[in-house]
Amino acid sequence: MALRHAVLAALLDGEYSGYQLAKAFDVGVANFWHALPQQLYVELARLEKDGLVAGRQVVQETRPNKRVFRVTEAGLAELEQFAAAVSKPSFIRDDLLVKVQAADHVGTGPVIEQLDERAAAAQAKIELFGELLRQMRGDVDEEEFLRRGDRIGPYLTCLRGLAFEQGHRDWCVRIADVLRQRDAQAGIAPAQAARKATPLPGVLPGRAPRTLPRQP
Amino acid sequence: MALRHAVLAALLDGEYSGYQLAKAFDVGVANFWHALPQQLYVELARLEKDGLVAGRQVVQETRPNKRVFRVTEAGLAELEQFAAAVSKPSFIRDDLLVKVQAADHVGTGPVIEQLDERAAAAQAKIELFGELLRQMRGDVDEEEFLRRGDRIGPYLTCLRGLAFEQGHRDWCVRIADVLRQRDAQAGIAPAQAARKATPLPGVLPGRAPRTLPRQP
DNA sequence: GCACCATACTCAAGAAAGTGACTAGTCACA
DNA sequence: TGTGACTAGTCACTTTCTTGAGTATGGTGC
Repeated sequence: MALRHAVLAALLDGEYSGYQLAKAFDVGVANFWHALPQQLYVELARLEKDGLVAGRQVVQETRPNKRVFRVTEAGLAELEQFAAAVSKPSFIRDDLLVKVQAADHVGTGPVIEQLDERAAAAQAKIELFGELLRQMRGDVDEEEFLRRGDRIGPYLTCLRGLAFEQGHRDWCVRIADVLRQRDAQAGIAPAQAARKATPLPGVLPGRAPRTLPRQP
Repeated sequence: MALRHAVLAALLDGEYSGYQLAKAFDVGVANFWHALPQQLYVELARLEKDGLVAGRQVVQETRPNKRVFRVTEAGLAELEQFAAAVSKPSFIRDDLLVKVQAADHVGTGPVIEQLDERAAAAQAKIELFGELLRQMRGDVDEEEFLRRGDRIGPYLTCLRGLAFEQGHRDWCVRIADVLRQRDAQAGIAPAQAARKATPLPGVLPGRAPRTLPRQP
């Protein structure tokens, strides 16, 4: 269970409120873990109860008062232990990829539209992450920063986020193009009916036989 | 809820047993959705009950009998509807990235080791996906296959899987190197104590002030 | 003959995540 | 004054996922 560890890791840079954490873990910006606000508040309460974080109230003037949290020594020890344990493998669960998997059998108009939207969202993240990276390293050259910076963890995960979004944008753009071209060809020739053939039986003409991958 | 849709999409190529699906959705090979065997069997039963897939028993001689499933017209309609609906945004939840986020504060030995292992696993997937892509397109050139192939959905998602693993391998290799070099420098100079400083208070010397990203 | 592996599948329970609300205070604007 | 946005947080319930088992058949190797 790594939400607790993700929260601890995010708190390593100082003191943050639940609301600030919620913004950091928002789906639009999170690059190492995503979590919803209610999850975060519940987790903070648990972490505090377990002594892994310490909270204090901050009285504010024009905003509601807030509680901020920092990692304790016990929290640090927990992270140390987590870091030394075996990591779970990562994997993808993505609606849009399911739709692309089914693209030969469904109307591609909405899928293409969603690919375009996803590419645009990825582009926005790319720009955001680029700016965050600049803020983190300041005037320092990246290689120098990675060699000598005091705190590079967030920079490294941001690099992964950036690379992920770049790959994703490129794929979306390419696949939208592929599908658009196929649609254009289908408009020219009545290949559309053949393409929407019932999936029975499995082996379609002209196609290499589908073999499910053997387990590595 | 996309597990049902992921299963429907995977069944579009013919008839498959629960066991075959389980292999396709295994964490080591799945590139659009991951699911565990028990999930898949339960989902197949539900889908069958709902009329979205049809099952039949296959009597085998040297292996246990099995049930295989195919998508029905109602299942196809369900996929059509799903494809036209709004997709949920995708995001990452990765233990190893949490560990990298915390890398400045924990022992990096195990993290580096895990990065190396992840890079090797990614490399294996890259080779596997490369081979799968070759099998799918046969002797046809990729561009030609994408233009004219009868069933390209699995090819397109495999392309995403490949790109993802390539980016991930490259990142792992690079970050392991960065951390190794920092450790080597730390071995020379007693910067290690400073690097393990308590995270209180937030602003560490020489580092640009950390600002959590504003919501886009 | 037993252990292991592959094929083929099932069950129970708990943990984690998601959905869909909700509360309260302050500020800006029409 | 009402509305919307932002800050700051909470609750109840449902759904999904994970954990940790388990069953059965047949083949192979020691």
